[in-house]
Amino acid sequence: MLLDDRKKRILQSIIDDYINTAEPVGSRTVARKHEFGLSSATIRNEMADLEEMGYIKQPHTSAGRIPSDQGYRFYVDQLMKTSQLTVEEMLSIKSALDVKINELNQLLRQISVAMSKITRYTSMAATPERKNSVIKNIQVVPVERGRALVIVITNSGIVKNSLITIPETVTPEYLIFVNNVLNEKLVGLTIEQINMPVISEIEVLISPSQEVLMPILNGVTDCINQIDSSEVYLEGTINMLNYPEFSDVDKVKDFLCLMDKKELLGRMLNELSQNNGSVTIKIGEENKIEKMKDCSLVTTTYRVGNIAIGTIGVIGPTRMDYSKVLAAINFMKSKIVDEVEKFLGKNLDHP
Amino acid sequence: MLLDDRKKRILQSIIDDYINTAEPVGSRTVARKHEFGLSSATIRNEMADLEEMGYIKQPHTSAGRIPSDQGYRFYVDQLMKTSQLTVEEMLSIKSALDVKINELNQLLRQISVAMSKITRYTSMAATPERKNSVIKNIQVVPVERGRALVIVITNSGIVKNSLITIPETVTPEYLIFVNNVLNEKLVGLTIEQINMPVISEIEVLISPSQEVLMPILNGVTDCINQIDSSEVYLEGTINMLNYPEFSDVDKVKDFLCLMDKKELLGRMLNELSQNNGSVTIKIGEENKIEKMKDCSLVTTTYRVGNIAIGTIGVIGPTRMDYSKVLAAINFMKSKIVDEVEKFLGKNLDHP
DNA sequence: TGTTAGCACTCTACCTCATTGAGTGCTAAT
DNA sequence: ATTAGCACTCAATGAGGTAGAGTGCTAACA
Repeated sequence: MLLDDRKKRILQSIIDDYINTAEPVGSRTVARKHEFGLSSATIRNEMADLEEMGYIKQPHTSAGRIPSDQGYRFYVDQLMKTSQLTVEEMLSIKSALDVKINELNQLLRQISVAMSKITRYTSMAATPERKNSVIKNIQVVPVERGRALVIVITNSGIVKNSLITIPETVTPEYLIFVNNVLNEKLVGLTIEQINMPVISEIEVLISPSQEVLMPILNGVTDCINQIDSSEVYLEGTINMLNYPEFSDVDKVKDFLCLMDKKELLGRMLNELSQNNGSVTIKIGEENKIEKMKDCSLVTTTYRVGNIAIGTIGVIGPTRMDYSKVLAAINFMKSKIVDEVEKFLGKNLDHP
Repeated sequence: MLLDDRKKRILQSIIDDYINTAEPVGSRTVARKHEFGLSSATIRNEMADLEEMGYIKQPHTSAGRIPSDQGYRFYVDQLMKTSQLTVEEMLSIKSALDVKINELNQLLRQISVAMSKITRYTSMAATPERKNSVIKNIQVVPVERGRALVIVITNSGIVKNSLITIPETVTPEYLIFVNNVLNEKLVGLTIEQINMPVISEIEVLISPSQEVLMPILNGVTDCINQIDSSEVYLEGTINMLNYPEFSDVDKVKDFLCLMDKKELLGRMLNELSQNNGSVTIKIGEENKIEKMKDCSLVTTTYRVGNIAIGTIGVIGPTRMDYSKVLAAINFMKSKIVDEVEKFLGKNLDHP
């Protein structure tokens, strides 16, 4: 049986109502609140059909209906009206991003903060794998006798450093020499392209003093590892405590334990990350993680030009206000471009 | 009335028991579990005295007694036996610290992680105000046409950087000149000592090109602000959910909201920070923050030589295992020295 | 004088039972 | 096809009743 227009409207009423109130919706409520010009009995018949088709269900016999995962799916795909953020919400996002950003990851973190504030759900963000980052500059700087700093800078403006210990006999001039060799050999490579043959080449050029080269190479790999390692930010976990879905301490505990598993979340986000800028919605059981079957997750990956900012996800009860979350995610996209350009300086990566 | 020896032992029994079970302790339990050779009736009389003196109280008439804040205070000051960590716990701390540390703040974070794991309470850590950090080295490194990196390194091994935009006309040689001036004028100063007169002096030396100097000075102040800004780390908040004190969702919400106020926590920790390495215990109402009146906070400030690592605090229900927390905090202190020396390189700050 | 057995008393936690009300499904009339 | 009407179901609420833990007090005892 296909959903005729009336059934669709009734289903939409039920879901809209349930998203607002978190209470099972009865036939009388639907008849009253939304002016179908139909009696509750008629609505009741339609609701029975909708239930049979799997779009809604009853918590128990004498309760109203609540949407099933399938119901939400249909709602999200076909019924939902796109909504607009209020002016205040837009300003809130703008001001949240209006802080000096020293690092690209910090921007992602700010996005996450703003997102949890606007949606009132929990927001998570994962930095992308930076294997495609191109090394733009390497510096080996003497700090004092026996200590030096290795600095690696990438095209996406990431700066990482590593403090190393070198023999006290090394002269600044020698460090400059090493510096030049490193730049000559490594600049322009993605960090994925740095492998043994490349390293060997460098070793040959600086061959005499293994004792100097080792710590420096270690410093470089340390920096590269830092660049490549994915971080996960989490904001607004306590927002969830305001929803009746989490009025039970065990539920809260389960949720918070899940949110504590940063690696798991990071992997999940990276799996869901799309390259085409689209938004992915996973509703309830559609999530792979068992403990998330009462939650929905809306994710998208932000990128500006060829710079990946990261993947952001909003997690809330399945009863979440999908429309608003989508509005927030899309509005955010339009705001990010400015910030990235401000950070990188125009044309840095559009040569 | 002073506490005679028997009263002390009974009080200790009650508190020990309550710390373990979280259940009000009755006279019979005290008589049975701890072999005083006294009947429950006698214990009952003593308990009535202890209650009158304010060390214990009854939740309601037909319940046993639970310690009051005053009771805990007496326990902590006079009754508590010092305990030792188990071998597993010690190993756990060691392995938690056994990760490559790139920054001093990262060590503090690891300490906090280990502390929450061992105590099973919530651990917070605040980085100290670094106003006394001495600038050891400043580098201005060209990255590409029109972009440069300002790097500031302190005696405590903190490295901060700031990416800046400079006129494309600036030559590398000129940057080296600026670099030398900055080092000459700023190295050896604490960040507190950097003020307008010093800045002016630099301005005079590099006077011709304001356009170059401004972004560089901004970069330097940006780094200094990063160094000086206090960060707060929080670990193991979900541990609290395992205690019956937090079986109520509202309590959980209150607690988590409090833990979300990082600035507040940071200020609190810094206020409690002692320079002499002693441990401060704040029990229940002794805490200034209203919402913490059901919690106790144990804090100490770690420093190695003249390097401040930070202030760490363990927060738990007033019924916390004070003895264990103290043992963990003290054991940690002994382990930190190694890590700091490993990080800074021996003698870096003991010239 | 300190200790203890005994007892009446108090109060929470828990169980059971009845009531209420929201909502349903079905049937018969329109 | 729609709807009024009605019997039915079930969670939520609240009232009583009971059990058990623990107390304070008293009187007897060493």
